[in-house]
Amino acid sequence: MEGQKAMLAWEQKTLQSEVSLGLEAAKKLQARLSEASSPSSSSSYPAAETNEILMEQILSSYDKVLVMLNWSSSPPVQLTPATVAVVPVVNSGGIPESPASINGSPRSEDGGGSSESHRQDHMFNSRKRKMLPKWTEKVRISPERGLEGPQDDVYSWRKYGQKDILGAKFPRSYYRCTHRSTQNCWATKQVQRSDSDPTVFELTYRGTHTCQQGTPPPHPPPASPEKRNTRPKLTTTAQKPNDLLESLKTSLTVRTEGLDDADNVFSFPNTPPFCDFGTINDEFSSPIFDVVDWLNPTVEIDPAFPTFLQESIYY
DNA sequence: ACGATTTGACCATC
DNA sequence: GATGGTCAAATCGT
Repeated sequence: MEGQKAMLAWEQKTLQSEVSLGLEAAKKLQARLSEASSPSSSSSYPAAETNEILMEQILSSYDKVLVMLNWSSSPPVQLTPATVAVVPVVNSGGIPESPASINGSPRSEDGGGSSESHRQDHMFNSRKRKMLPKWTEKVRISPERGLEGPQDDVYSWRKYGQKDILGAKFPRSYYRCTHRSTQNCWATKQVQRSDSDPTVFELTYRGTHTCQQGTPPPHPPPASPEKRNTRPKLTTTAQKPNDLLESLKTSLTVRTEGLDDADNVFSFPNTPPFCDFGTINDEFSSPIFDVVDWLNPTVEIDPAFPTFLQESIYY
């Protein structure tokens, strides 16, 4: 099977990149901590938060590696408890299933087929879906520094539902891989804005991508535009920072209605928070993490604005 | 015209 | 029966 080979290569690549990401973050954190302990250096650090973010990055990377290992080998490895921001959760079944085998009977976007087989198919798939690896990440949107947290989501997602969740102030949005029908990719994701901290979004991933949509190397070499991001809508957003800022400045207008709830109020700065575009350039080309529009309190949200953030703003 | 999003309805699970 | 997850028709945006 060619697909399986591809998947193995993909897995290996992902593992490598996750491990090196984690390692990198760990080194940075180590440097920070050692510097911080010396009294002379006062505050060359942005904030304590940054350590937190680095920590999240480390944990996220290693946890994902563990999940992947779990998932391609048996018996499953016992994961560390979820006491941290990035919480990998192995589904209760804990049955590893190789990505290649996840692809069951294709059900191309349910074009309406006969209900009998349709139902059975549905049940089959939902049962199968439960077996998929699952983990959560937290991402904070900070006016000062943009998006913080594990930022490795470069996949394109398509929203397929939204639901009010009991006890939660904000609705949960459901996304699945855009390439579900074309590449039989069953990765899904849930986005839930945190009650306690509206600037934090909980991303729950289920299943990993089996599609070939520009598997994200940690530091991707410049690729052809359409290869870099499979989502046409967004390639237009991923332009040079200055151009981007300019276009945003001119095109964004006020939109504050509906933000009456105190919890919904973001303290946007008057100046663009994205000072370091160089670091986010490629990694933020995802529909979800492309928060380059998070620039101004008066944003008339661009269509390319990450969908889950777009919606959440209005709540 | 086509792909993405919205949203009410449906289904499974607890 | 309540809740979370998904479907799919309608709608929207390009």
